[in-house]
Amino acid sequence: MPREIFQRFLIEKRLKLTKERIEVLNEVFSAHDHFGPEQLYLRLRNAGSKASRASVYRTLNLLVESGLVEKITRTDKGSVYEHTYGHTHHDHMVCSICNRIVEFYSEYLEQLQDEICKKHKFSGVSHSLEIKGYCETCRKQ
Amino acid sequence: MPREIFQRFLIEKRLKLTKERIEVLNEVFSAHDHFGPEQLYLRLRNAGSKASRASVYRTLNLLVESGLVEKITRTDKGSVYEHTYGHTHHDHMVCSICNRIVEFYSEYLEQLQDEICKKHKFSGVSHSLEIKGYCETCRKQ
DNA sequence: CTACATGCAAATAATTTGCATTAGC
DNA sequence: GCTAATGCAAATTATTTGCATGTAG
Repeated sequence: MPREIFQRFLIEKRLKLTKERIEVLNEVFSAHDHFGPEQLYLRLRNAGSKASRASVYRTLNLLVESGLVEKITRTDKGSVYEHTYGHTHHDHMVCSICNRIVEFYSEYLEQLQDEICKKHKFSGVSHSLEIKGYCETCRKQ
Repeated sequence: MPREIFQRFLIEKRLKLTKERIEVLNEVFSAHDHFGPEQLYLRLRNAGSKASRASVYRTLNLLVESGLVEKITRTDKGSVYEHTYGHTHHDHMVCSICNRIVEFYSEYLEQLQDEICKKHKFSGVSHSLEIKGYCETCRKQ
């Protein structure tokens, strides 16, 4: 459970489980899509939360630190996050026009990491592949 | 020659080949490393150019548009660029302990991009794969 | 009670832009 | 000469931070 993981993380760091942090956590895990800080803030407001932008940003940083959330990419319109709990590894394609993100997974890519690492005597832990280009909709324009 | 490619690009767009643009172009192609706008601006000043930050940014955008330069990534300290002319593509492995960067190239990875893009109806332009882990030296400790 | 957290507004920092002046073509 | 480019400073945008007040543990 994300809630428990976050709580343990906070206790470990001697931080407090406040109303705002709970609200942000819940909102982040209430959907499975990519989001930006402003978008998250608006969704919170819509849900009745009074958490400020500052708290949204601060909590987001804590969530990243705790490993529950990942900062996927930075666009010209700000950072994009996604929660990682209960999500298997995947990589991303980002449309350079509309910033749409398409997820994909390739078993072969996992093997490729091993091969490349062996060749360069590197001990690979994780990877992230980002393909930039144009999504179907934008290409047609 | 980058100079000629850029010149053709400018003519095509009915833009002018100014002193500042030439200076920026030369500075960008005088070295083969990654750079940020501010860094480039300082190097220009050091070389005697009086080009302003505004012109550096404006020219950098033109260079990207012309395909001579690529915006590699955005960090919390700003964008990172590298020139692409006469430089083959490569990816990076980063050691999480000593931050050493190992460059590598994989032909299969290029094919993989095509396959994945075809499958998801995405028009891939470029990719960047970053493998995080430990280099040989650090692993032994 | 005692930190730490919050909201707010001001501060940062990277990048863009409006405008008067300068300079390619 | 017409049109676009420059430098400057002000504007913009995303994010962070200082501070007085509120609140979790």
